[in-house]
Amino acid sequence: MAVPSESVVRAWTRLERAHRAALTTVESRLKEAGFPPLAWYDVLLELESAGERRLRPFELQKAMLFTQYNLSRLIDRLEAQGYIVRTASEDDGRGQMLAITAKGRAVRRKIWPVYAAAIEAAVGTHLSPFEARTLADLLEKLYTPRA
Amino acid sequence: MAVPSESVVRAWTRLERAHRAALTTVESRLKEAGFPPLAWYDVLLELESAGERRLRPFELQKAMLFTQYNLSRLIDRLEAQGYIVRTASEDDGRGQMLAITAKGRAVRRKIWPVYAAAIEAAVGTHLSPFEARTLADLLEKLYTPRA
DNA sequence: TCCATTTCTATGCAATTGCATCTAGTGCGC
DNA sequence: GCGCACTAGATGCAATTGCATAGAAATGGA
Repeated sequence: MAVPSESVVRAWTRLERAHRAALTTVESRLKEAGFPPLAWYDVLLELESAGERRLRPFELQKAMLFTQYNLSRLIDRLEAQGYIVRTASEDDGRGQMLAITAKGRAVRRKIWPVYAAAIEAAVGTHLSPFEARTLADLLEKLYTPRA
Repeated sequence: MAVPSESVVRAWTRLERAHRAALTTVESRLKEAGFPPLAWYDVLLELESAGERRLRPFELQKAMLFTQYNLSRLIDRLEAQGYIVRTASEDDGRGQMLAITAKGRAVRRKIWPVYAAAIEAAVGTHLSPFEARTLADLLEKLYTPRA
């Protein structure tokens, strides 16, 4: 039961605050523009990046750190909107394969400018280029197994 | 509509991932130990730190970046458990003053060891002392108005 | 092969969150 | 001291999340 140092506690507290602040900015800009929540974009992007190689839900889950049940329902909603399609997996009877549709690609592309501007407002304007790189590097360490 | 640099986008993406990873660790450890969610602790700590000077809900809201309606209900729950008390504000007929109770202080104290260990696991073990300080400094910039 | 265990995904139900709006007070300009 | 915009906080209702568990298929032994 190791005790965290003062600066570790500060880092954690500020991670919460910073995340909440940035997320609020991003979500509210998306909403203002009439777009769905951020998570929709993230899934669409992930599927689009995967290209030909379709993804399984559990792969998405691992990559994006979503909970299983939330992802399951998010997929429902995305499918209901026609942004993605589910097809049964051939080699695993339990599973399914996910693919983005043309409609999904189109909406992702339309969202990007608004999302990009929000990211710039929430993060970019607060940091120098060097700071942004440093921050990205440090944050990565938090969710990758330590050496 | 400024476009964010590549590293700003990466910083944002990793902020999401890192936050989700750390939060999951922390919340699940609290739950395992039979404690209420993190937000409860945060409010109790804030009220305890305020000491004599009682806080108004809107002050908490600003400090912790909660939404108004969520905080309102969180206060309901904390009061229902007897961890805090609401009293009408003397100088503002609309408002109220919040104070932590002895019971609230006791539970906060009991939670801390578990919470501390979770912070160490989620953050401390991934960073050197220097990295932790750097991360804390950079994150702070994200929610303070830029110079 | 058979059984036990694990993996993958879905879902009923309760709790929480988000949204819009409401009430009550405050404070300012006139 | 009136009217009006604004602030503090609560709340009904819908959507989402969390939790526990189900069910179905794969996997790994004995």
